[in-house]
Order: sequence, then structure tokens, then C-alpha cells
Amino acid sequence: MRDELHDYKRNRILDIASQLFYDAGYSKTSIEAIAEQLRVTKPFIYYHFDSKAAILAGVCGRTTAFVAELAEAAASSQGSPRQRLGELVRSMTLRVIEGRIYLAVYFREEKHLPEKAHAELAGYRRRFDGAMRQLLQQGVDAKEFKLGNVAVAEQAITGMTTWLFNWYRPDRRLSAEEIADDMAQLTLSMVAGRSD
Amino acid sequence: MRDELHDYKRNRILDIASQLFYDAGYSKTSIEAIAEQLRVTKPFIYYHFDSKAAILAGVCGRTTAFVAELAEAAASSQGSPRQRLGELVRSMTLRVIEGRIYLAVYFREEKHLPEKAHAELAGYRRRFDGAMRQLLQQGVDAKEFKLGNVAVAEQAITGMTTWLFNWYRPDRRLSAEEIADDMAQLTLSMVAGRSD
DNA sequence: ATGCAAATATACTAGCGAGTACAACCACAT
DNA sequence: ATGTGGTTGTACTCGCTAGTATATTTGCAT
Repeated sequence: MRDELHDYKRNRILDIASQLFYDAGYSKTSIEAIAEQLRVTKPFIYYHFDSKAAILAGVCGRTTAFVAELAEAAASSQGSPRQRLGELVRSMTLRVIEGRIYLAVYFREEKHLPEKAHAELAGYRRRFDGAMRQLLQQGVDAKEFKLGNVAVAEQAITGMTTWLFNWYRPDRRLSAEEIADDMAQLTLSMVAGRSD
Repeated sequence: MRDELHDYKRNRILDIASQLFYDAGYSKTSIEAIAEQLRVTKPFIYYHFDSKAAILAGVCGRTTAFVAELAEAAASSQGSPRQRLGELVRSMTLRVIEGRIYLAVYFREEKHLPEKAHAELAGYRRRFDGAMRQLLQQGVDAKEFKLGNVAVAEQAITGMTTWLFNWYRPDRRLSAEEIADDMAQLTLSMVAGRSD
């Protein structure tokens, strides 16, 4: 139960760091600033993390893995491609909204990640892309989807969903659920193909 | 014709800076590194730019304005909404591919922009969003598009197009034109609406 | 040729902030 | 009570880099 305390402290550091990195950027956030917010001192931080970059890695890892797993689950589960794609986009949208701060930091500060963390996260992205592409291909094979290039469609869907981290603001009229439903609907129209 | 030389030098600085900012990130790129690549010294740079942030502003401004103008032109030109939207997405895609380095730097390093440049670029983004939304609304009014929430559809289209800066690599099988055609096609299917 | 202004280089300053050596503290077992 | 390991604070170092004071050069007008 001392481990739990450790985890709790680490997470508190990551909470504060996420917010500061998000608001001001990684480079403009000093370790001291993080310590100050937590009402502790620098060595407290360094006791729990090896370096500033390690904190960044912690922040960036918070959402990425999860999204990849969503896609893999969708690609290999039961149901029609159409149905699975809709559900995937819906849940992905919710997840992106939830983790928008971590995603924003990740995409912005990728260059500051230590090599190891960078490779790990790149791996998740590849898994996500692979799973999504596979799902789209299943839909094409089943004649449910009509697509030119599957890779382009895959990136289009990924893009429109991921982009949410950039524009979503919680104080909008729109609820996360409404957006998720719309996104799913738009995606399904998109893959259904020809409309002229 | 001395002005032309000035412009030329400024642009050379921006060329190098774009590439270095893109490859290594803004913070990890020193002015000296830029000078070195150009085979000049630091004061040369400072003679042409007031600060490092001013260089960043120059880099970030390279594509943004243009994209906003594309959208405004599309919103207020002749032709059916459907036709204009397709053409807009097509040309936007090409432009995003062309200026992907500048866009990547812009989205990553926004926090390092001086207030003035930040406001200016935010203005372009607002104009873009406004124009795109207007165009979509025209399509809805003309019963050409079927959309739930226009704002969500707008961001979806913006996202899938802008996201290109993140995944496009010139050494792919896909040409820019093919991608642009696909994007336009996907967008039109998307806005055409219900498919079930 | 020569003087003036614009352009570029040499050689510095100054401050910030990541990371650390070491000291102090605290909880618990014995 | 006391020693021991895990934890946090005090007080530094040290390198890096944005920015600059000043010298030098270059090109052009006359």
C-alpha cells in the first residue's frame, strides 16, 4: 500500500504537468513551475521521475494506448463492418474528447519525447492504423463500403476524429455524445460511397 | 531592386528555419544552427529578423492565409454548393500537402508565437471556419447536403483535410492529385447524408 | 578615389532552468 | 529510544543560447 501512494503521487505530478504543458507548452514549463503548483520542491519531482522528458512520456501515454485497443477490438469483433465502424468512431470520439489534453501535448511535443517512448507510441499508432484499415477493407469486401483508396479513407476518418482535440471546448452547446453520434453518422455516409 | 535581395535573404532564412523547426522542433533549434546552415553568422539573422519568434511567425504564415482565402472564394463564388465544396476540398488538399511543413510547425509551435502573429493567424482560421460553415449551410438550404450539426460537419471536413500534414509523405505510391480527388469524393459522400 | 550607409562579422553578456550533492526528516521495526 | 531506509528540502552548478555592443567590410554615389 506504499506503492499506491507512489502511484498517486506520480499521477498528481502528471495531472499538473499535463495542464501546464497544455497551457504553456513543454519548453516553457519549468520543473519548478510544476513543483510550485504541487507545493513541493524540485527534488520531489526528480525522486519520482528521472527527467523532464520522462514526465512528458507519462503525459503522452495517457490516451494513446487506449485508442489503439479500441480499433483492434473493432476490427476483430462480431457484427457487420458498418455497425462496428460506427461504434468505433463513436467511442473513439468520446475518448479523444476525454483525453484531448494528453493528445494535444503528444502531437505538439512529440519531438521532445525520449526515443523509447516515441517508439512505443509510434507502435500504437501503427496498430491503430492497421486495425482501422483492416476494418475498412472488410467493409469493402462485404460490399458495404465503396471506397477509392482504403488508405486515404482510413486517414480521413482518423483525421476527422483525432482533430477534435484541436477544436473541442467543453463550454459548447454541443455535448460529447451529440458530437460522437454526428461523427459516426458522417463516417458511415462517407464510406457508403457514391452519391451523384 | 535592393528590396528584392532583402526579400530573397529573408526567404532563405525562412526556408532553412522551416526545415529545422520541422525536423527538430522550435525550441531545439538554435539561431546559430540556422546561421550555420546558411553559412552566415548570428547577427546576419538578427539584421533581418527582430527575434527568434519573428522567424517562427514568418514560417507559420506561409500557408495559413492562403487556405482561408480559398474557403472564402468558394463560399462566395458561382456554382452549386456541391460543386464548390468538391473543388474547395480538392484545392485545399493540394495546398495542405504543399505547405505541410509550415502547417506542422504552426500547429506544433503555436504557443511560441508572439501575440500579434498568433492573433493574426487565429483570424485566418476564424475566417476559414466561417466560410466553410457558410458553404455547408448553403448546401443544406439547397437540399443538396443532409447534415446533423453543421459545425460538427465543418470541423470534420477541416480535420480530415488538415490532418494530411501529419501523414502525407512524398515518397508514397499515392500522388497528391489522387489524394485530392479521393478527399473531395469522400467529402461529397459524407455531406450527401443518410445511407442506411 | 573617397566618403557614407547598409550589411555582416567578432566577441561578448546575462539569465534561465535542468539536473544534483548533500542535509534533514519521518515512519516504522526492534 | 534508536537505527535504518525511504522520502523531501536546501542550496547549489553548469551549460546553453537568445540577444547585443562594437568593429569591419562592402557597395554605391559622386
